[in-house]
Amino acid sequence: MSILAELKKRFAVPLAGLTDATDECLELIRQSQDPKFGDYQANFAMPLGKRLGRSPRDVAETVIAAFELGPLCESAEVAGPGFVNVRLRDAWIVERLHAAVGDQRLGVLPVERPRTYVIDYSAPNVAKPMHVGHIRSTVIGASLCDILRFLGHRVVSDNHIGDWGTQFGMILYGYRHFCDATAYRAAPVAELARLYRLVRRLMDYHEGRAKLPKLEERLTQQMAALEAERRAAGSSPDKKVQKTLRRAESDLTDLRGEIDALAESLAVVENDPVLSKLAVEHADVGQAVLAETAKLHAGDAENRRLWREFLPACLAEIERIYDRLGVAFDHALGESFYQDRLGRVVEELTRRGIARESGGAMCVFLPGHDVPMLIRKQDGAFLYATTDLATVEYRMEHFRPDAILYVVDHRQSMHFEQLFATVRLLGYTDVELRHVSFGTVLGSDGRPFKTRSGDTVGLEGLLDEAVRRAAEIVEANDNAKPDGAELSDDQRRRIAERVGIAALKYADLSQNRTSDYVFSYDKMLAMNGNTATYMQYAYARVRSIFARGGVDVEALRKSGAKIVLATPAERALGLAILQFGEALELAAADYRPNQLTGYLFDLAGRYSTFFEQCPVLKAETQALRQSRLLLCDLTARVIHKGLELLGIEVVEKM
RNA sequence: GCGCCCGUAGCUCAAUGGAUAGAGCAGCGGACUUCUAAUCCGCAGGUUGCAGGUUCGAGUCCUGCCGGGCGCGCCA
Repeated sequence: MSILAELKKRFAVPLAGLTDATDECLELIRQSQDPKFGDYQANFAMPLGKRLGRSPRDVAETVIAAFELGPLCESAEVAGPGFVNVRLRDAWIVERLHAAVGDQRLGVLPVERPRTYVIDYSAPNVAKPMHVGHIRSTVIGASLCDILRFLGHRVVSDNHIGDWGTQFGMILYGYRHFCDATAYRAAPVAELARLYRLVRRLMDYHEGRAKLPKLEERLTQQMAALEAERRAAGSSPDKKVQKTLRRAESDLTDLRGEIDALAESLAVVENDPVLSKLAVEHADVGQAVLAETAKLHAGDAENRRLWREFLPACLAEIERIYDRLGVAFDHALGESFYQDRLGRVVEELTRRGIARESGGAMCVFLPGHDVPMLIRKQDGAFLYATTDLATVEYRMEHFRPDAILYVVDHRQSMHFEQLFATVRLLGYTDVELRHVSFGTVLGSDGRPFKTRSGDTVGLEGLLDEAVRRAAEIVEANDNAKPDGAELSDDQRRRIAERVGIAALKYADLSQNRTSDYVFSYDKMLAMNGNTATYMQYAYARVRSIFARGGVDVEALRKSGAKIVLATPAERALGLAILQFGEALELAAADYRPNQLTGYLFDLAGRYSTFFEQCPVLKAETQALRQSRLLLCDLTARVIHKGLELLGIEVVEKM
């Protein structure tokens, strides 16, 4: 049982005599924010005093009088307006630490009521190279799986791969018209990716050509409108009009920027002799791609054959990246898996009056939404939402989940609102449906992270660059060691791979997932601050004590040596070790891995303080040495496990 | 125009409605005959965008405004 749970149990007794809202009060017990207030604080006396018409301090005193300190608490005192500050007994902390020494789970008990979670994350499109946008979903999703699983829940991870969309129409078209047979035989995925990019480019070009005059027309209109408004406003417009004018000016600037960017990208194609020729020859590429996609969906034998030919190689390519990231899934049921269910979904929604025809399409109209959710297009094709509905039905039937988590970009929040509302209409009322949304990865300019030429950043290139930079740091550090370098080239390479990828993952996980964050190699690989590198370094330093001292860890754990909390640094470290489970519960409660990174950073900080102040191998007595080694070992194990649950590997030396 | 999200130290970010809003970077000042200085200790840095409201208590909840991002019927 966690310290918090233990305290709640004890506080429940005196509270039961005072109020019916015991649970509510117990929720107000938490770790103290400032150590000077003790270890834990209970904040229930203030609301309770209000409710009972008594002074909060009086209520707090009453509770404390009936509160059993037991072996757990050293003291419980009223402070300030009515806070109850609790200090734990050192002996009790020590006892729990001893229990953790012999426990694989480090004292973290599985939850009493396990739930079944389906977690939908990563979801790349095959045949389309993975890019920076996929990292957050993949990393956050994988971590949530591991955390929830470790807490004792049943977790079904499912990669909802995009293997049936327009991108296949694009590579089918590309394959028919532009395929380099030699290149395809040598490296099919690379050639397919090239075809995808080429067709994408041609489509963008023609879409841009069609769009440009419309934008220019809009610009003319807006300029005229602004001019008219200016005249109407006169020489001294009031505040509201000023604001409207400013906004219109800003819109105008944006529009000009959009037009310039578009014109520039069109010029790039037109100035390229090869591309411009292709663009002319393939003027109907957009239509043709949709036709290829439609043929695939309709069961055209040749397109199906090609799809089956392309798919394995594309999946293998994605798998290769997952291997490098250390990510795996229980299922990878892609969009294609649900194809034969889509007609039935639309039929059912129509039959039950949930969907109706509008403008030739089948739509679900929902309260609070101006636009409907489309489940079948005019031309009869199904959409994203249709597949998602079929997927929910399948998951409900096969996994019987208590919760389905979608780890997806926040830009899709409206889609999920509509999807979830529709699922409720279908009668699935007691499953938790949760869009675990996250923000955009930005470049240092505060704009979505792009390469200098404006392309999206490939995921693989991102990993390579992080590893390359990590290698430089590992080399420099090894060379600077007091006793000289100790790592072989091969060791350095392996460490750099782990350090680089860890940095990338941790940078993502340590951020509150809902906000956008600015991507920076320098920051993610920094040795100070809340980074993977710092955590891995802390781990390596602990482990090096054991290496240096020639300590047999297994023997130490079994030795029955006693832990002594001789200094504040040791006590603070010991207490933090026992709070691992509470950090995991916090991370699971709102699906926020940054609660765990924050905890680990705090733990590492306490270890650093301990490391500075408390000699381990040179401790004054043998008993103290053993005690401190045990604390070191526990710290290392918590960091190891914590990072593992974040999908991050440690290194013994760095 | 409508909807969702965001606004916290110079910068990048934390803070389950609780006490004096915390870290890291950058700045300043200390600590290496070292159990890894990739570190540690300290100083300075804030009207939490603005104005109201709810509450015993608001960065957090509500309303309005200002500023920014994203989305808004036949893509996913």
